[in-house]
Amino acid sequence: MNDRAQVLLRTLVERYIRDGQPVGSRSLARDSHLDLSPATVRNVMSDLEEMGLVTAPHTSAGRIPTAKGYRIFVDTLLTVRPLQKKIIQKLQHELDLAANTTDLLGSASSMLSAVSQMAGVVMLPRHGTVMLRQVEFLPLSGNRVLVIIVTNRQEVQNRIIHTARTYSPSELDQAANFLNQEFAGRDLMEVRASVLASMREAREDMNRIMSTAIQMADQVFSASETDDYILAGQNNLFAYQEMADIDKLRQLFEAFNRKRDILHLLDQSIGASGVQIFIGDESGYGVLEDCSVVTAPYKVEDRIVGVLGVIGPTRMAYDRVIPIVDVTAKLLGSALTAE
Amino acid sequence: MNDRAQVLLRTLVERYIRDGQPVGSRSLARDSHLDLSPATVRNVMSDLEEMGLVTAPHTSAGRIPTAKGYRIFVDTLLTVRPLQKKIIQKLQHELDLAANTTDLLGSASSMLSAVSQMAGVVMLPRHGTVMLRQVEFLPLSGNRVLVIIVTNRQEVQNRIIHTARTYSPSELDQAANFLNQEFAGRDLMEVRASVLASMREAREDMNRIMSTAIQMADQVFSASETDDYILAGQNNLFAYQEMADIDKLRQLFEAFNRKRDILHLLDQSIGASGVQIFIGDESGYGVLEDCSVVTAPYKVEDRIVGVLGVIGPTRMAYDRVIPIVDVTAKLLGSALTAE
DNA sequence: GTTTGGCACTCGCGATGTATGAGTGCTAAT
DNA sequence: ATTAGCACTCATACATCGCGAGTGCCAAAC
Repeated sequence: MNDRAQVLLRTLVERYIRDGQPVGSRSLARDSHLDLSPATVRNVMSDLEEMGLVTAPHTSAGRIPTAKGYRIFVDTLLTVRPLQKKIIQKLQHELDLAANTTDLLGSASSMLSAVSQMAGVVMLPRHGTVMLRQVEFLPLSGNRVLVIIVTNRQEVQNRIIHTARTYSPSELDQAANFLNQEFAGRDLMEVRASVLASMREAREDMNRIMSTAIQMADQVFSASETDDYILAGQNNLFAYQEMADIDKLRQLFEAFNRKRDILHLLDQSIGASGVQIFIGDESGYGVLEDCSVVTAPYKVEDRIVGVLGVIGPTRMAYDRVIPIVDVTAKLLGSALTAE
Repeated sequence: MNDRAQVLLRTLVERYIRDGQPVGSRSLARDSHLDLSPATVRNVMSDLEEMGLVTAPHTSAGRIPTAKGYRIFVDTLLTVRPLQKKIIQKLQHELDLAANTTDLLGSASSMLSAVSQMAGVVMLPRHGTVMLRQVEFLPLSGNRVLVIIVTNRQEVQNRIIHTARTYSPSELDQAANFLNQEFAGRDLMEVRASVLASMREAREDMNRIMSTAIQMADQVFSASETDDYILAGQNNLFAYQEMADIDKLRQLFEAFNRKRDILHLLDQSIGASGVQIFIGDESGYGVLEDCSVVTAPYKVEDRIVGVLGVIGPTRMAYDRVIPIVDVTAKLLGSALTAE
C-alpha cells in the first residue's frame, strides 16, 4: 500500500469517525489535501476495497472502514492527542476522593465512562499475595461464627461459617489469637497450607476451630471476588446510532451481566505492556461485533494486577480514547500503590 | 357503570394484556360470553371511552385500556391466581442458599425478575435500630485507622478514618475495649449521643480516640447504605414492544441509575399493608409513563423495614405479578427474621 | 327503549411507483 | 498515471392506492 493510499485511508477513517456517514470520493478528495480528482480517489478506493480495508454499504454510497481498516488505522496511521492537563487533574482529584479500594475502582470506572462518553470497565485487582493481617471470630446464634479477615490491602472480608458445635467466645478468642500470632503477615495461601499440615499432625480439640479457619481461608481464597469487574456508564451506549438495534443492545447488556466473556477479553490484556485495542469481531465475541474495546493493564508496585478499559462502538474517537485509558490506568495504579 | 360494562372492560383488559393489540368490538363480543352483538359492544365502548377507561389509538382501531382503566381492573375486576406451590418452594429454596443479608436481598431481587420476566427491585432494609456489637480499631500507615464495626444484623461495616496523630496499637485496643464494654448491645444513635456527652464532660487524652469514634459512628449512621436498592433483570425490559423506543428505554435506565426517583416511589409503599400498584403516570414520574410498579413492604419481626417490587410495562399480567410480589415479600421477611 | 343490522366513513398499513441525489465503475482522452 | 465524462445503481423520500379492520350513527326490530 503506497503512501497516497495511506493518506486517503487515514482521511477516510477520520471523517467517518467524525460524521458517521459513508465517505464519498469527492469529499475525500477535498479533505485529503492531495490535490487529486475524485476519479483517482475512486480508483484508490477500489484497491482498498479489494484489500478488505473499506467497504461500501451499497453500490452508490461512499466507503466506510472495515475492522481491518480500523486496525491499520490505529496501528500505523493514528496520531493520538495527549490528554489535556486539566482533564488529568480532574481525574486525579476524583481518585483522591475515594476512601477505599472499592470506591477507587468505582471512581475509575465512572471516570472512564464520563470522559469517554462510553462504557467504562475496571477489573478487580488480583493481588497475587493476599497477606493476612488479622482474624476475628464472632459467635452468632445456632453454631454459626462470623469470621472477619483483614488483609494487607485494607480490605475487610467477612463470612459466616457453620460449625459442628457451639464455641464459647473465649475459645474463639483463643483461636483467633493463635492464628494472628502464628500467621499475621503471611500469605493467605501459605496459611492455608500450614494449617492443613498441622492438622494432620495432631488431632486436638483446637483443631476443630482450625478446620473452620481452613474452611474460611479456603472460601476467601477461592471464591475471592477477584474474578469480577466494575462497569459504569453502560447507558451512554444507548446514544449511538450503531446501537439502535434494540436486540443487539440487549445482547450486549446481557453479556455485561454474564461477565464471563468480558472478563475473558480483559484477561487477554493482562500480559500487554500498554494500551490494547480490540476492534469489532477481533474480540471473538459476536455481541461485540460492532464494538471496540480499548484496554490497558494497571500496576501496583510495578506488578500488573488488573485491567481497565472502555467499551464503545467501533466508530469511536480512538485518538481521544487511547490516552484516556492509558492515563487512567496509570493514575489508578499509583493511587492503589499509595494506599 | 353497570354489570355488563364491567364484564366487557374486564374482558378487554385481559385480552389486551394477552395479545397486546387493540381489541375490536367483534372479538370482544365473542370473548365476553355475553351474547351481545358487536354493535351493542360498540355502544358500551363509547361509554367507557367517555369515562376515560379505554381509548382508541386511532379511529378505526379497537380499544385499549387507559391507566384509569387498568386501575379499575386491578382494583375491582381482577382475580389473582395463587402462585403454584412448586414456584413458592423454588423461591424459598433460593433464599435458603443465601449466606448473608446482602446475598439474600440480591437473591430476592433476581427471583422477582426471573419469575416475573421483568425487573425486580428490593430496597435495602432500614433497621430502625442498629445495635453495636463490636468495634475494632486497626492502625494503618500515615495516621489512618481502619475501623471495623459489627452490628446486630451481622453486617460488618468498615471505614478508614484519618486521625490527628499516630496511635499505638495498645491505645487503640484500649479504646476499642472501652467502647465495647460501655456500648455493646446499644443503639448506635445512642452511642453517639453518649460519647458526645462524655466528651463535653472531660477532656482527657482518651477523648481524641473517642472523637474519632464519634466521627466514625457519625459516618456509619448518616452515610448508612440504607438509602439504596438492588435491581435485577433490567435487561428483561428490552423484550417488550412497548419499550421499543430506545430513547425512552434509555431514560428509564438512567432513572434506575439515579435511584432517587425509584427510591422515592418505593418509599411511598412503606406504609402500605400489602401489595400496592402504581399504574403508568400514577407514579408521578415521566419515565415511568408506560410502566407499572407492583410493590409490597416486607417485615422483620413484624416491623416493616423495606419494600420490594417489580417494574414492567403497564401491560403486564397483574394476576400473576401480584402474588409473586406478595409471596416474595413474605418469604424475604421471614428469611431476614430467621437470620 | 334497548338491541341490532346495515352502511358510510376513517385510518393504518403494506405495496407500488416515481423523482432525486449521491456516488460509483468504466472508458476514452490527456 | 490521471482525469473528465457518462451511464448506471441504489437508498431515500414522497405520493398514490387498495385493503381490511373497526368505528359511529341511524333506522328497524324486538
